[in-house]
Amino acid sequence: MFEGPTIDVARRLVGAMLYRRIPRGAPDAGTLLAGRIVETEAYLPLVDPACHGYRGPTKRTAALFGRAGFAYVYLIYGMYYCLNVTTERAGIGAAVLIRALEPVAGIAAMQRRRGARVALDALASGPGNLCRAMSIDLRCDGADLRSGDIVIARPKDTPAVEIAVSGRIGLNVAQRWPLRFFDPRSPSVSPYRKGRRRAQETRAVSR
DNA sequence: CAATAGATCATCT
DNA sequence: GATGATCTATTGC
Repeated sequence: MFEGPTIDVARRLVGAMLYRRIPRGAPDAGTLLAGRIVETEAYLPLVDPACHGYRGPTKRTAALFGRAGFAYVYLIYGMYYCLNVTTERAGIGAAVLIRALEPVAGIAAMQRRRGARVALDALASGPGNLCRAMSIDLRCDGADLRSGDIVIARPKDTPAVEIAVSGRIGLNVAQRWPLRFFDPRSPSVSPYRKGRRRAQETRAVSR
C-alpha cells in the first residue's frame, strides 16, 4: 500500500479508503468516520523543491523522514491542517498529500465539524476541509496509518477508477509538475480557483 | 463568474 | 519577523 515510488503510492491512494476513529475527549468520541480518497498530490524525494523535506529534516518534518505509511500532519496558514502519508524508506523525506475525500460514513459527525449547511460533496473537499471534517490535527502527526485511529486501506473489492493528472495546487515552485492525481468523476474533487487555473491541464489516464 | 482580503500560528531564518 | 501544500466571505462584473 505504501511501498514503492511516491508517485505510485499517490496513484494507488486514489480510490482507497480513509478510516478515522474519533478519540476520547473529542465530540462524537468513538464515532467511525470513513471516506473514499479521490484526490492526492505527490511530493517527491530529493528533487522536489515544493516538498517540505527538500531542505533536510527539521523538528516539524521529523515524521516525513520516517518510514513509509505514517501520518505527516502540519499546520498551514495558521488555521488549517494538512494530512500526508509518508513514503519511501526512513531517512528520505517524501509524502503524498491527501486532498479530498468522498464522505462514506459518519457524515453527521463530519457536518458537526464543518457546519450543517455545507454540502455533502464539499465536506472533505480540499486538504484543510478534509482534516477539519475528519478531526485531524497535529496530535495525529506521526501516527501509524496501518492500524490505529487513522487507517488507510484498499479493501479487496475496491473498483478500479479512472485517474486524471494535473499540476499541483497552491504552490509557488514546481506547480506544473504533473503530480496531482484525482478521480475526474468525483464531485468531491477540490475546485480550482483563480491562480490555480493554469494547473488544470489535465489528461485522463485509465488503469 | 473572477478577484481580493482576512483569519491566524508553528516553524524557520 | 516572514512565511505558507488554505478556505471563506465579500465585492464587483
